[in-house]
Amino acid sequence: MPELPEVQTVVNHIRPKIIGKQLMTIIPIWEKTLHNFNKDDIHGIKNNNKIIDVYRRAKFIIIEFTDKIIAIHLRMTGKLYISKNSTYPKHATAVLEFDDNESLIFEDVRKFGRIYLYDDLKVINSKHGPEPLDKNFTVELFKGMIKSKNRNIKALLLDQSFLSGLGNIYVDESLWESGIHPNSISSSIPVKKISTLHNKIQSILRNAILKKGTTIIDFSVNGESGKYANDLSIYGKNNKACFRCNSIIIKLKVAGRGTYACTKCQKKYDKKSTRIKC
DNA sequence: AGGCGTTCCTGGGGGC
DNA sequence: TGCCCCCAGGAACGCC
Repeated sequence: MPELPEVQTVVNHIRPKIIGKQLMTIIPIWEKTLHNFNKDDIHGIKNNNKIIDVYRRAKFIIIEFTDKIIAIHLRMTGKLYISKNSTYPKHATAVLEFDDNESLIFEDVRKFGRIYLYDDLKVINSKHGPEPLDKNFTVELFKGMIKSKNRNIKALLLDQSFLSGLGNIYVDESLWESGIHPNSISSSIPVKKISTLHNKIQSILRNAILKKGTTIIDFSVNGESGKYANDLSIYGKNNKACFRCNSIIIKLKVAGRGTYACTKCQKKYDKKSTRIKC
């Protein structure tokens, strides 16, 4: 499931290949893929159809034109890659065709992935929290964010309106590295632990980007595999020994997700703070 | 406010 | 071998 490092890897891969190209058409093979527009609406791009930049915001791949952006979300099983073939693979859900007979293929087995057309980033920014690797995402900011909520920490870290980019794998890894049980309540986590969590989220994401992401089930870039799978400490390791304390890792369900944890060395901070009513 | 269930989808795994 | 059932999960949405 593509999270921040996987999306960044896709961006790094396609960016140099499509900057400067002109978008001619979008072919919606699976109609619902174009979420807030239809293929005729890209006439709005027509006069300024040259791609000027490609970058990531949250888990979106942003393709920027002079006065429009196309935002692509891979969701669970989406893949995005350049192709020179005129035939499309079995699970292609949409195709962006360029002026030079090359295409950007959006392939998505489970069809959850979506493409959006916006004037700018405003809509996406309004629904998303800070970027965890941004210099403005400071320890002090994070402490305030965590302490201001009385929520299950895993649910909170998965919430894109709270913090952008994390998904099931990197949340479990970050909590394990920090020694925090996924069923902890955010407001009761000690500030020192929040500081550790901030540090671990950043180091895990940076390392995962260097390794080109994690290969689990569906993610790959043109057959090239991510190497972070070799660095996973907790995700998918149920019934195995914890690398840190050697006790057995369990699988549980938290926030509706399959969750891996070591109950011995991940401490549960679960006292809800009493709120003062005014 | 926050938690929970439901929906969208299909391939793959378990059971027999 | 084959068939049926169920499950995985990011995000949006409605309900309590």
